Amino acid sequence: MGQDGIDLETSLGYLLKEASSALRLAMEEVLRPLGMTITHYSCLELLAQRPGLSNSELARGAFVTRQSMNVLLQALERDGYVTRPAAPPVGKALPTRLTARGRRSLEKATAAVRSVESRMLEGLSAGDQQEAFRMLTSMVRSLREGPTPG
Amino acid sequence: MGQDGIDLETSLGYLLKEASSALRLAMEEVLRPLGMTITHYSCLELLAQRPGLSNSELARGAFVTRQSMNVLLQALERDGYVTRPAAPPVGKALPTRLTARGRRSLEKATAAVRSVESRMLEGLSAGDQQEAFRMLTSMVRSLREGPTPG
DNA sequence: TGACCCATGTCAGTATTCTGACATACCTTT
DNA sequence: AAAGGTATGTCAGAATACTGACATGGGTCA
Repeated sequence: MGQDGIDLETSLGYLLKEASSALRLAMEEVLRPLGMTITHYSCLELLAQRPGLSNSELARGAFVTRQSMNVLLQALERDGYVTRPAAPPVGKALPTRLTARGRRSLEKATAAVRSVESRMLEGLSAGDQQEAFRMLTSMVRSLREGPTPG
Repeated sequence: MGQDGIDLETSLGYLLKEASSALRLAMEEVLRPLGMTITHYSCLELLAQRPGLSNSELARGAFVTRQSMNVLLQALERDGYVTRPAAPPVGKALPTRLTARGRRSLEKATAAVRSVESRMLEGLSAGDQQEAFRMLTSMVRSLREGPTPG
């Protein structure tokens, strides 16, 4: 006889998805007026902190496939937010950089996203936030380790 | 002069997205062999716990639009996993219920998802998990409250 | 009763992401 | 040097979710 289902009222997995969904919605809400999607913003923010990231690296950082990021990068390049060299300096990877326009566009978005993150954390103490960081990091590590062989 | 960007290495928002992404990937991995997507599974799990949920209620519970859930429900109904009355008993909402086939299909998926959730939490004590629940709940509530007027 | 508002189900079109596939470049090993 | 393995960029097609729109049912209030 099969076990009962997963109790969604107490499941941390479900709650994690709920929190992520709420964050996504809040971010979309503030980024929409700026004509920016979350992936779009993530890409610019990654490039601001680590100039020269390749398409594949940006994809991993934004949690999408490199194919999806490639589509986005081509649009961003066409519209003058980022630049890539015509030929790869080494290997196949094309290092991407923000243009002045890209940096300007990112400034407003960063402010908007910062306000959302502040709101998200307003009920948590500094100690709480440290604990939350530790636990989420542990979850990510466990999930990436793959199924336990035993 | 604009402020600097958001430090992704220490941002709880980014980490939340990372954890959610890792969970999504792990769930997709175990559900794929069963021919099931996450939304598909979520729908069945919701119906197992709260029989008679309407399309819109299922959509909210699975964090998708009611249009997306409607497409899924039509497929599930066509394939015999759920049933809906031909006419709404009251209002326009059609209460949905699992069939025996739907319940059987859910059993395997629940076991698979349970193993993923266990793995995710294996580094956290019971107290940790309670704290994580409290913090995530706080984040969801704060995000849904909308921007602080002040 | 009638006007209004809100929630629901549904259709259609659009957008975004994903999977599959291929060629290329680097690295390691033999 | 040659072969195998891994990573990358890119194209094409499929799957999935979303936005917009419309009609209907139920409730509230004047």
